[in-house]
Amino acid sequence: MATGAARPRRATIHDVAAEAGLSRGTVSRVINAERYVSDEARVAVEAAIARVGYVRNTAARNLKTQQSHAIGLIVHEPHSLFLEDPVIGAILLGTNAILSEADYQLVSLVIDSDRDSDRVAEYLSGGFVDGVIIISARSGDPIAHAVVKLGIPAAFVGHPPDIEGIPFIGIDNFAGAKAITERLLATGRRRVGMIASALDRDSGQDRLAGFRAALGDAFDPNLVVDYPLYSHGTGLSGMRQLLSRAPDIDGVFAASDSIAAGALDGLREAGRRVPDDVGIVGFDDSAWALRCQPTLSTVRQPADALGRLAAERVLSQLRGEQVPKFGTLLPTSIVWRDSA
Amino acid sequence: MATGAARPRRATIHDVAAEAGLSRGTVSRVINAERYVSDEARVAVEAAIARVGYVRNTAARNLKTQQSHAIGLIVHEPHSLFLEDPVIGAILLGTNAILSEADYQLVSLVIDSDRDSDRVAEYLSGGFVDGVIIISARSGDPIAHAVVKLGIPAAFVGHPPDIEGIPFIGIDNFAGAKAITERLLATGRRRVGMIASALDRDSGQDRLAGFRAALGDAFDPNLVVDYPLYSHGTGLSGMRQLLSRAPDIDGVFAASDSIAAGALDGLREAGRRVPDDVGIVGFDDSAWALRCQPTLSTVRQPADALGRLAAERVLSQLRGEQVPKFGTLLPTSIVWRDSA
DNA sequence: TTGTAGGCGTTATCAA
DNA sequence: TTGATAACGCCTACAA
Repeated sequence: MATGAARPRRATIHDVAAEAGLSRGTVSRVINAERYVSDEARVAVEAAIARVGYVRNTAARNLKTQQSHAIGLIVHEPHSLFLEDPVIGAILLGTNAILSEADYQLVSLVIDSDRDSDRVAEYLSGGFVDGVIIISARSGDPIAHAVVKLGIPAAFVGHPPDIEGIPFIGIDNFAGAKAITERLLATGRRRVGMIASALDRDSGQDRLAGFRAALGDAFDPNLVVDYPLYSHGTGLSGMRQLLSRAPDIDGVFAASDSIAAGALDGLREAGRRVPDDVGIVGFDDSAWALRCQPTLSTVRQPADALGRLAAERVLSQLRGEQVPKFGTLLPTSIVWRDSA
Repeated sequence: MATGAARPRRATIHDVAAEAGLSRGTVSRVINAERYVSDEARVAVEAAIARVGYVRNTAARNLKTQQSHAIGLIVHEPHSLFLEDPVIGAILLGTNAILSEADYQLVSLVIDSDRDSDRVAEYLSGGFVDGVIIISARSGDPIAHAVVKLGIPAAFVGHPPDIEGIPFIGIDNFAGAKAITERLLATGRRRVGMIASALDRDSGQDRLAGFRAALGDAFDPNLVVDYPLYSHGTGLSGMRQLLSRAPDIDGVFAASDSIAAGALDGLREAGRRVPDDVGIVGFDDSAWALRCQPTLSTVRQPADALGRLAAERVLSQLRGEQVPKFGTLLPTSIVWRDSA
């Protein structure tokens, strides 16, 4: 046993076979729900399993089948994302739900440094996992490339910038941005601006495009500012800039909740009331949304579904099925709170 | 291999032995850093390993040694904690660091429902993990009791309310609360109150005791309010109550950052400036701390160390060493920002 | 110090 | 439909 404290020996197929008065082969067939087992035998085996308290030995099975029955979930940037973003947690939960149904173990691999990155790459090539789900891969990601090279069944959550041939699951940033902007306009706002961000990424571009589509002819490029980072600081600076350009602004779409939180502070320092003077909406429905004062109206990502679908994509590949080598975009929903 | 896409067969000890011109036994001894291996043999084996790209087959090793070389990290309440509390993430990182050094795989087991709880209990009894780290166990926790019953090497992070015989690693809530209150007093505050919480738990009691100790004779029970939950709502209500009891209050120790955030909003609605009129400090150094306006002065938990130590406790037990059956309290530190 | 060989618990192939 | 029997890759006495 694993430790000095003597735990009782676990029952094996051998014990079950003896108990049921059948062969190990038959027991194995029952356990794996194979065909060619008589009902009689099945019942006897199931009873025996219950009596001796049999639990399958994973190591032996893995050794024999040459599979690990484990799927790796690779998460980057723990400090900024894993630790704070509820979206990641929800993805993890969704993934876990699907995988455990299918009798697969989820192994979370956190990448926190270059050393981790190397170690994980080695881990993957060691056959410790049968498949991989990668969250928030970035351009030039070494792990993503290692996965492609090794040919491990994989799926991305979020659109990887420069990888081909691996399915990904993302959200419809365009539709989400368009929908919430329309909702904001429906509250009667006349001068609506946007604090855009990360225009070098799909998510940033698509959110801006959605905003523009919602405004149609009323779109005014002068009311759009953009910054590289989805951050509180971006929101603060962006709001100041917007206010100086258009003091009569009465609505703002922030490209993320963190930006919206910053914008809220910008509005506060300018003495504007939210939502009375200015309505503001965000994107992500992240931890910020509920902590802001007032709470944020925003776009919710179906994070749980993102995780579930990614897991299903990997499992499909494991079954040898064809999976779309392109992406799947999931719809978002609007959460309307107090900020607009 | 795991999938249809044919990946090359992995090299085994057999291949390495052939390549090095030695026996499998010797190769195994080199791999496991055992004694009685000549330098000559070691060098030859290491070269052969590199040449054939050998990676140890975990399943075979686990089968032979009857160990899983995996440690479970059990986290409860994902929605309220795992997903939002950076402390949990840091604990995870610390645990992972120690475990991977010792060649153990960390398996995160998230408990999200009663069904999960049963499944995890079964998982544990299945020998899938050699040891367990349990975060934030609560009174009557079924998993905690299952662990005790199974006799699996384990460690708690945080003080479990009603479990004996398992080491735990916690923080010194008393000292942390005392220190930050003293710091608050040192800024010249004269009327300092506290919004206490969770007085049915050690953490809540100890934080209140620390506050009281710091004030000494100046302690005024009238300036302490308490609520059951560590939450934003608690902070808002608590601050209102404190303001009505003592309009001249100029300092507040909130029992958690979330409470401090609520108190900040309470102060804002009353037109008090922070830190000019009232200084406020929190506890945890959680995600709230940096998102508040102004940012929070608070008590930081050594979350990383918490995780590392818990991992070490479990590894010690695995080695058959005696570990303290009682708790270890780690010191906290103060992070001074803008709210006081 | 090195080599040999048995067996860990499964699954899968082949006969029966 | 069932039973016997090889592996899977590794560790570890024990023998040399």
